[in-house]
Amino acid sequence: MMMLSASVKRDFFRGTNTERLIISALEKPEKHQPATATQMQCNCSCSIGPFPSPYWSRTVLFPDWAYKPAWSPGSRQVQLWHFLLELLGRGESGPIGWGGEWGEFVIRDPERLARLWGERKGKPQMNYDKLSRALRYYYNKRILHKTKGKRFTYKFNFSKLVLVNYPGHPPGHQVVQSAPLPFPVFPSDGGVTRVCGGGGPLIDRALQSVTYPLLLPYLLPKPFPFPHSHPVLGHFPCLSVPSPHGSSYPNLKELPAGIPPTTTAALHLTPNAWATKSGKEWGLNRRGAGTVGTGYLE
DNA sequence: ATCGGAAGCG
DNA sequence: CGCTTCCGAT
Repeated sequence: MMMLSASVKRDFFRGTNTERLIISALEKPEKHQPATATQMQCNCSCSIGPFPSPYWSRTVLFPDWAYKPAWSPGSRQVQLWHFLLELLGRGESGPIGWGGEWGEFVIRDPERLARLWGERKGKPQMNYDKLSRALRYYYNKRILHKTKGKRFTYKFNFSKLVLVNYPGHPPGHQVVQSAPLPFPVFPSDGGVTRVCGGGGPLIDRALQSVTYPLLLPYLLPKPFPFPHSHPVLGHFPCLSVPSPHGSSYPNLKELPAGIPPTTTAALHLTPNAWATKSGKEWGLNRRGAGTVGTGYLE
């Protein structure tokens, strides 16, 4: 399936409503194609073993529900945060790259980023001023946060990533902090596979205290030896994400020693340690538990 | 540079 | 709804 078009791949993975995954547009590979296979490879070891295919490593998958529903106008259009993750997943050579902190990214070339975004959306007049306005709208949604003082630097709130309303989730079941998330929580106790499905605080601890490259398995193609018993874990593949120091570790087992100790302080980080505004300020009343839209917890 | 209101679009 | 466009304020 080397030469399959994006749409063919999409069809390939079309399963049930719940299992369907969609490829986030990579139909326009950049010229400066980058990053060695080693760098790009997803070697997520979360119970499913390494992810050997370069194909996967270069492809960002998003679950179907992360896109606009089919019935909406401009159906299934890429959202800005998809696009950002896509670029970030393509190595450090693009207009944006991961920053110093977990989830933080820096826009190295704002106008170029805007140009690419404009191309993707068919908005030739796009510029950084407009794009940044879109980013600012993410603040209230708690998808992004500005890293104050650092120019062109924003931060993803990964602790809120994906899940609410995941198809199969009991409708009306508001998942706030206690819900299991599809990320591996490692390494700490039990080794790398002890994961996928810890508690909220545990997740937050993992996500916010981590200072080494981490693989987010929130996008997985289906055919994996995951026990299907879990409503969520069976559906999420791996996406390589923040590599703060531009380096990548080929295997989780080779993670450097001196992983940040899990301190009590870290453990008790608020679910939104970075979120300093109150719920009201964040506009929390705007949505009910049932909406999805972004794929982020709200 | 960054923010956020306001209006508009699909 | 998720931006896009425009813009005055900081």
